[in-house]
Amino acid sequence: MSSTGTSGRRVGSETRAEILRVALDLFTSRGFDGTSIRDIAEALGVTKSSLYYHFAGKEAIIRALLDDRRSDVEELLAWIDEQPPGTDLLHRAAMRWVGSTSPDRIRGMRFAHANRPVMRKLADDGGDLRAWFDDVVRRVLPEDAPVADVLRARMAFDTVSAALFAAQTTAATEAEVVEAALAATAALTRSTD
Amino acid sequence: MSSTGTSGRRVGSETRAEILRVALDLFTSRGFDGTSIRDIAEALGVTKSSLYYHFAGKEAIIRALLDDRRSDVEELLAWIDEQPPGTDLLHRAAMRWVGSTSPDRIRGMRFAHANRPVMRKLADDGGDLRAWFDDVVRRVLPEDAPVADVLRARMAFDTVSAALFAAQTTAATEAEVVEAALAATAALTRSTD
DNA sequence: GTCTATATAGAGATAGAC
DNA sequence: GTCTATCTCTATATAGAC
Repeated sequence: MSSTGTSGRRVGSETRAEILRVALDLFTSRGFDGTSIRDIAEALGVTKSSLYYHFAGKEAIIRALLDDRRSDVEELLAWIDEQPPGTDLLHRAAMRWVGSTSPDRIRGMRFAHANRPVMRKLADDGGDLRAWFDDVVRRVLPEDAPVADVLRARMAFDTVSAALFAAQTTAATEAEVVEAALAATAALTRSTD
Repeated sequence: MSSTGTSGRRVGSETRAEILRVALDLFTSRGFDGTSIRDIAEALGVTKSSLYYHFAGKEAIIRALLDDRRSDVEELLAWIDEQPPGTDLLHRAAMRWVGSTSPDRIRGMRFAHANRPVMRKLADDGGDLRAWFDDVVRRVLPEDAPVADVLRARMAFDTVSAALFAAQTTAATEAEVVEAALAATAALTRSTD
């Protein structure tokens, strides 16, 4: 877009987004606690202090990361509300959710995997990831659904996560992961009733 | 066993086991990085230095924890080797694995969930958790099995983990979790072929 | 908006008395 | 086998120049 000349340094305009990108990468591969502000700064080619200009601190960065992912679930909730109620709503909603898995969402999941303790700490202050899916499952199952059904439903929505974990030491591509997840979701929601 | 008198302090004989118990608890709830040696010491009512008498350091503690869980997988491997080969070996092995889930193993899984970054760091030095299941899946599937089947198999063995995660904001008991996991494993291994 | 320099706090770990 | 005291390192975060 803008001409940056021959400098190797980072531009100033989209710095915030770039910080988030790099931070997501590092938090995912080394974990939140295993990643220092300095690590992020070095990866960006700037100093720690620069980061403090853009974010109040390390926690502010991870919060911004979470906000980015929230909209996906909200979109799903909105879609569900538009649907005609029926016994196959769980199946359709779960298939839709898993089938619409984007690379961004996969990145978000890897991040969540690597940072469950931090996520839970943030969850206590509000803005939980788990709570989002409470809503989803609540709308997709009858109110008095037995625990077994609730667990099965939640697992059906979370197959990408499971497949991602399963793929950890294999050479599976992301497409294959999503495919496996879809198959699992189908298997889990076929004979719910 | 031995008479300790009226002292409120911890006994000296089984200290090692007690350290591991407390450390497992704390590592699970707050994460490895979120738990300091001091935290463990305080929970035990002793000082940091005492811990260093029993363990070389923080990493030695987590390694001891991992060793405890290794035997489970080795038992499964031994069982598999005794089985007559057949197409339903995956189903039987996975059902056996999931069905034999003990409270200890659940504790181990919660621990693993909360500490994936550390686990992966330890994995690089050998003694990986993932690698153990590489062996399991290798013996239970044909050598040239397509990726989809490998992923499905790994997911089938890991349903307790998935169910545990799914149960996070629910009131599900551990028995219900295992039950849901068994159902999922059955669904995932029924029409493998 | 980015830098240098520094304040401050907490971690893991060790020495050595008891 | 547990203690007190201390070392060392690294982290987050801030102050203030440019």
